[in-house]
Amino acid sequence: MYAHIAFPLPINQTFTYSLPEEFHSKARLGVRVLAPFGEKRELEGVIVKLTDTPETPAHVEIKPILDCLDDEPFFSSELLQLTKWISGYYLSSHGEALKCAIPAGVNVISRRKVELLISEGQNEILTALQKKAPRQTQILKALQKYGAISVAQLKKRVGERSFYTALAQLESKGLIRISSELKKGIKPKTALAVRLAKSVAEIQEALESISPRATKQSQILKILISEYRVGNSPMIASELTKRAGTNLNTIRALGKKGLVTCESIEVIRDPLGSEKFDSSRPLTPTPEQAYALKELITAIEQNSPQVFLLHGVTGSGKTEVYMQVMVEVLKRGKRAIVLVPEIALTPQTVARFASRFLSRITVLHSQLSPGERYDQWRRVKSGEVDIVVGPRSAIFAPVENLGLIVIDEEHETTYKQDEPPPRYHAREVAIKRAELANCVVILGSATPSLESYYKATRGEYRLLNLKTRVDDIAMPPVEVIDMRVELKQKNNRSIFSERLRDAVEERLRLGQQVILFLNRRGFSTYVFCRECGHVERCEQCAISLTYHFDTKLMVCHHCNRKYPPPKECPDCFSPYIRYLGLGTQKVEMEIQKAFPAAKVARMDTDTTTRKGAHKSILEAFKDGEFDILVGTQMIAKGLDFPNVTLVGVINADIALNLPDFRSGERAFNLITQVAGRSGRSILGGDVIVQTYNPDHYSIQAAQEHDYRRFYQEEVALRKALLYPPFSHAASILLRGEDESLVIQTANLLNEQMETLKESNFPEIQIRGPAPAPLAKVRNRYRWHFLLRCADVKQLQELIKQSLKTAPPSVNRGNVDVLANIDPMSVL
DNA sequence: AGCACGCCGACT
DNA sequence: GTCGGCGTGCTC
Repeated sequence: MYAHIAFPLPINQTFTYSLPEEFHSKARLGVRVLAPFGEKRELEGVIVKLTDTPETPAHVEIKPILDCLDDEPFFSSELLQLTKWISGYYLSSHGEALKCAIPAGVNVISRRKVELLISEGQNEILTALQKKAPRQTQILKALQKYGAISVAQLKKRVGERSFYTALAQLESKGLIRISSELKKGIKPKTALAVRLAKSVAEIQEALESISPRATKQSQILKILISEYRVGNSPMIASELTKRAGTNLNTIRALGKKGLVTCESIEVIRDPLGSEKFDSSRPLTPTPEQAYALKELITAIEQNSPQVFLLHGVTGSGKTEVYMQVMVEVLKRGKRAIVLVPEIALTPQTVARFASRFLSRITVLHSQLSPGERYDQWRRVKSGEVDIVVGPRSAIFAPVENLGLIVIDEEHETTYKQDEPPPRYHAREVAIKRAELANCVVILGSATPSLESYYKATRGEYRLLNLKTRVDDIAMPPVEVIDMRVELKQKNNRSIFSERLRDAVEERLRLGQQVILFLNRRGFSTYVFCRECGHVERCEQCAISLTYHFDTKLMVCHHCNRKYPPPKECPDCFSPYIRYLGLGTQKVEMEIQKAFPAAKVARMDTDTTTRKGAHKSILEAFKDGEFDILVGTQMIAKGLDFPNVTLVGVINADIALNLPDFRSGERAFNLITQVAGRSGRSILGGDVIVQTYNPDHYSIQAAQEHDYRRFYQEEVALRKALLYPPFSHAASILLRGEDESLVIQTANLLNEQMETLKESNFPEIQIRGPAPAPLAKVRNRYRWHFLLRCADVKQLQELIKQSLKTAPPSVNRGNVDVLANIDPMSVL
């Protein structure tokens, strides 16, 4: 028997190993194995194929696998197929896709240990080596000092440079030994459990003969008898000793007498903490909800892999629909996965689901330790839970008999994974999984992505509308402040309009709270007219142009076309045409300056990287320790502060003018989200949005809470320029420390792609190479391409073929090449 | 990826 | 001989 193994390497290829007799019964598809790889590596991989013959070219030597890591397949055939699909679609290896479906905490960590082999005459050898090979001496000295340590640790101690060469030389001289040792990942948590060793009658008999001085022993036996259940289920020893007010010795003594038996059992670490939830009752559905429910239940009964888009404003009761559908799913003996954006995995959401489904649910928060994650994974795998709630990675939960997948806030960009490949979108993976499992998908959003809404209008998805809010509260009014007027008529050059300043002061006077949004990302300085709001855009790509101070030119970050900046506004001929790149430091200073008496809290990635900082700032704000909370979009979600009666967006234009074809959609989502969050209490709430583009459809539609209007304007634009959903996009990012090398590689790749395009893929549009909008990140220069094509397969094929010499994300001469299919952002 | 191998110029 | 810095190629 031969096993074909996929390893978590960036090479899309399986490797064939022979299976020693002892593994024949365990080795099945989806089982993880340990295998020798190369000369000194042992890797964990997954069996993706089993054959009777090796099927390899004659010259390759076939090694046996070292170990099977699972007794039962870790991956079901459904998940094997799903990960395979991901690797094909998103251009990763199958192994990488499999790796990202393994929860943190279950990996076997392979480690190599180094030990010194010489004990006598060490110093002589050292002095002899000292002059000739200082590096080797250094390593020996380190080993003398630290004893036997792992290779990785040793490398850290003595530094990386030519480390392995030196180490290999030492080994060949017989001065050191390098051996493999395995360290298992986290194990299930166990506890000592006790049960009666004999029948109750026999124990009662034994109680009589127990020494009257052994009160604790008889007490324990009495507790065990009183707790005796059918099947003689064991009790946790620590609980037992606590109740009897004694310690383990008592139990051991009983064990010696043969009255109780002890064993180690697995205990589950509780992901919901010690909190207890009251079970909540379903609410009576509104007519709209009832209709949606009826449609959904019909589809579930048909086992059809149908996708529904549930479009409902905030407060329209989407969550209630999810939960009631889930009840129907459970009734039919099926299970569900609910994906929520990471930010929504807050105790409130958790509580909401947990209170309805109690013990049949698990929530995979980001705060779970690897051990807890592993426990929950096992609970799911064993069929103990029916509902899994989690972030994008929860789409890989080992749920069998899947009846429903819910994706809440379907438009959220966090569903797209960017950094470790595969760069998958959980929504697309969910739809694929539903196809494999024949189950229903619900995409829920107040502001659906253009892609999803477009598919819904075309009948590919079923559209379900929730137009009214459950409590019938009107959406809060959004006031749009025209910053052009502020400048022209009031000569107000500050970042605050008079209206916003007055409104903030009023709230401060009333002891109420204010949230101010400022979109960070001052990196892109766009050129705009302060009198009429006109923004300079690329003729070809329609994205806003970025002004470069060094060359004094405006550059399109999609196609790299350069334009001289105009002396006056081409629309209104005003000379007040300026470059806008808002320094955020300055904004914060201005806020303090404008409201010196106010206590201002700031929340952004800088202040929240510390673990728990996010929560504590929000809590402090909720407790009234601050008057004004300033932050980026990250505070737009999941806020529910009753004392906040004013939300201000300081400059909506920054979102609107990011050099990205989705900027209009981003701005609309931001304002809508902000508006939906304000005025949730009886105090009411105002939303003030400042902009130089009050006529922009994104802002106007958001002001009117009119998704349809936004959609129609945006979709027309996308159609005219062949952006998604009228095409699939793919970006290729090149990055490296040497910019000329990056550009050189980009040009090389461009030639390769152009040739391929001409011969095989004439429909593909290639934009670039152009400097990426974030042209330099962590000392690495970034250039990118944007490709578009109606047919994704052609995009994938072109990229695969052009990167053949350097596969995706492989370091090629100090330049990383990263391909991203359906990117959410091209910054 | 991670590692070997080979080649080079530089230094001792 | 050794060191360090590359590019190249392979892993069943």
